[in-house]
Amino acid sequence: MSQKSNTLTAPVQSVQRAAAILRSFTESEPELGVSELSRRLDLHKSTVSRMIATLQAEGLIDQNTETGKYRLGIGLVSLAGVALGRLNARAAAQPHLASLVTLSQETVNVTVLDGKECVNIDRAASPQPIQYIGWIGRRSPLHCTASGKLMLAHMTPEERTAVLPTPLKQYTNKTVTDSFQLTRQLNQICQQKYASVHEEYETGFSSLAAPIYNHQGSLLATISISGPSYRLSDAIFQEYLPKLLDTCQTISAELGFTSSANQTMI
Amino acid sequence: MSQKSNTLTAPVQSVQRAAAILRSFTESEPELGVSELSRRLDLHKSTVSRMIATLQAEGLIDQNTETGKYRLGIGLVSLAGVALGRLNARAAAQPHLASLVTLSQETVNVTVLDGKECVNIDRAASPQPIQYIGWIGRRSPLHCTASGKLMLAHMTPEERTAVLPTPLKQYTNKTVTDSFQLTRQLNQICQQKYASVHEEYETGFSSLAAPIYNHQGSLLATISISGPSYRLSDAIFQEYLPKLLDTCQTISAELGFTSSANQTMI
DNA sequence: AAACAGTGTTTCACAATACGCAACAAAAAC
DNA sequence: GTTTTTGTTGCGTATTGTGAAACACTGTTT
Repeated sequence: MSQKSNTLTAPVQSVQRAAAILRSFTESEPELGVSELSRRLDLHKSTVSRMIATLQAEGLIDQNTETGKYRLGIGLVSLAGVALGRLNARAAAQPHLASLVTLSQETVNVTVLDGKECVNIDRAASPQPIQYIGWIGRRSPLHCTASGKLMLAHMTPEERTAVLPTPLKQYTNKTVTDSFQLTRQLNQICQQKYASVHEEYETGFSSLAAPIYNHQGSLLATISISGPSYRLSDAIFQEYLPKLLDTCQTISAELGFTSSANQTMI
Repeated sequence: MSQKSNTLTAPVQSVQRAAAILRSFTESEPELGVSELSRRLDLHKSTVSRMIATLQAEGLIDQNTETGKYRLGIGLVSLAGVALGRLNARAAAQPHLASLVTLSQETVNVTVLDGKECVNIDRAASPQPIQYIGWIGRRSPLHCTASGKLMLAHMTPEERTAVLPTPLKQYTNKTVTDSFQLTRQLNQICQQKYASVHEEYETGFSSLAAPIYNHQGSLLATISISGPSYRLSDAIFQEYLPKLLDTCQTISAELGFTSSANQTMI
């Protein structure tokens, strides 16, 4: 759980830089040139050029032959496949996603905690036209999403302060930025064992999340139902909730979680 | 040392090694320790340890708290999400996959060429129990799969020899290992604009693949229908073929491919 | 045309950086 | 209990990666 005292050792600079280069490519800017990267990361062109040549040879970056710019390579997809393969929460959840979509007609996401964010590791898309929320690998903040709040609710106060930014970033006018108010909400989420959020991250979008536990009773992942707020009132959430909780319990049971085991929700 | 290798630009050794470490983790061995990696890659423990610490700090590797071993991190999933996002073939194909599953009741994969292999970039799973073929990111050889042969068929002879191994590796007793016979097959595939393979890669599995072209008429991706051979005879393939070809044409059209454009199949 | 402002790649001398060694804790095997 | 294997850390060395500048190239401007 808690990280051991690390990074006192000298990290490998070139690898850090290579990772920084990879992370520079985003959904909104999927293609970048050497000079552009050099400027952003404050590295010399020559350094970036060599680095990119290496990453390209390794298949982690490739070049758009039309524009000459660079972009992330398919090699990363293969690595991600391995990374996802070891997540048994994903495998266990997969077969149950479709029925949740059928029930709600909304997009269903499976999410895990990674560092200070939550990350989608699987999804089943809504059949409705307005539905584009989250792709696999997309990261979201913890303090203003249903999945994130559910994860926070399972943490100790120390862990919470370690992962939460100060101040809490305001994404919409409904985002909770007061830490005391957030704590109150988390306490409530502890008791009800699910979380719902309306428009705290993106205006017009709501979601409802429930927990998946492993055999030790610790939180492995969450499943959330997300969609446009006008379709997802609290009343509707109450309608979906039993099925969602039931599904999550089934999955947890498949992973060896026995509800008799003392679940430590702080 | 003093010799300047004129082959290519000097690569960054640490980054090469980091990539090698990442690539050491596979589906069959998703967790490895420092000493194990050290032995395989012929690097000193200390080097691997520092490297892993760095990769861990960057989120590309994380540690199983139970076993103490290391495994690929979720950060890779996020990078892969970006890598996949730029593949418009994937986005264009996605909405059409479900109907192909409905028709065939088999698993449908979208595949692109990367280096000397083809890689799955999307899939829709068969509802049937026996169906587990390929996950996103899985790599397959070119000379004994339907998608791979289709890609080879679109290459010049020079390109083919560049990507094909010598000798052609034999996976099953049906694998074509004679390069002349393979060339004959590829010529035929050129004409018919699709490829089918029975048990050349894995015994008991067959697949049928058709091409997706971009606006320039070059091959972007393939869509394949795959499943157990006892369900997938050539006769059945002929039944699925019109719909598959039609789907691929529709997707190609969405990507700006006009069938009037001279398609250069070698 | 020539001059210019962008690219990205390459050369080369320097020293910072990553490395190998070895000693270290710490757990696992015997 | 000992022995073996593990992963992390300090340190001196020189291998390795780096920055500055020059290079080649493309497209735009005068």
